[in-house]
Amino acid sequence: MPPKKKPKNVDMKLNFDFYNVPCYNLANFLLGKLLVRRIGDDILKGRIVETECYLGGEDKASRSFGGRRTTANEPMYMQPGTAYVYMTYGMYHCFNISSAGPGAAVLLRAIHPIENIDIMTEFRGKNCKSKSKKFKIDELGNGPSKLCMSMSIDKETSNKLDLCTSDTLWIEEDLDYDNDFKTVISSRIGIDSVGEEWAKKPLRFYILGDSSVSKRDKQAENQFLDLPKS
DNA sequence: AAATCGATGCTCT
DNA sequence: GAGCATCGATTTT
Repeated sequence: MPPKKKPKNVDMKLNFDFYNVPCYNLANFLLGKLLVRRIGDDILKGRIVETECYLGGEDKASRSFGGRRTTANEPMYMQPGTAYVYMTYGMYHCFNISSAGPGAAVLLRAIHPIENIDIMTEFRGKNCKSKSKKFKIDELGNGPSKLCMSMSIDKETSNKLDLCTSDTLWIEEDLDYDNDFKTVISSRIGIDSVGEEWAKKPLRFYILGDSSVSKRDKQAENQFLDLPKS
C-alpha cells in the first residue's frame, strides 16, 4: 500500500482538536509538524524535532507547579493551542503551547529549518548578543531560545496568540515529510535544581537522528519507539 | 568532547 | 534579593 496522500489545496493549519489533548500526547504529536511564522510577506518554516512536557500540578519543574497562577504564567491556563512565551536569564525567550489539563504546556526545544533559511539566519544574528557571528544551519534552531531568535518569537509579538486562528504564528502538517521517524524519550534539560525525582522523569521527546536536536541521550536512543503520530 | 562560567533583567518572595 | 525551562566563549581532558 502506498502512503496516503493528503490534498495540498486545503488549509493545513492545525485546529483546536489537535491541541486539546493531554500534555504528553501533544508533545509527541508535535514532532514532525511545521512551525510556521509570518513576518510581513515572508513565511518562515521549521520542522519541530524536540519538545518537553510541563505538566503543572505535581510537576516541580513547571512554572504552574502546585496550581501557581500569576499574570505571567496565565497562558498556561488558557485554552489549548495558546502560545506561552516568557523571558529567561534576562535576555532569552522560550516558546510553549498550552495543552489540555490545568497549567499544562509543551515547550518547543528544537526546530529544523525548512523554508526561508536565509531570513531565519538574519533574525538569528540580529537577536544574538555577539555581533557578526556566522551560523550553520543546525545552529538556527537547536535550542529553545535559538529557535525563538530565528523565528523572531518574543513575548511582545507572540505571547497569548491563539495558534488555531493567528495568521502570524501556527502549526501545520508537513506534506513532504516522511513521518516514519523513531521517537526518543528522555529527561528534560536545565531543571536539575528541582530535585532528582522530577528532573529525571521521561518528559522530553525528540526525533532520532535529526541534526537539530539540542542534546542527545545515547542511553535513551537504544530504546527508541515507534509512537503513533497523531 | 566535556566542563566551567559570565552575561543580564524579569518575576516572585 | 534570589533564582532562573539558555547561550556562547573559554578552558580543560
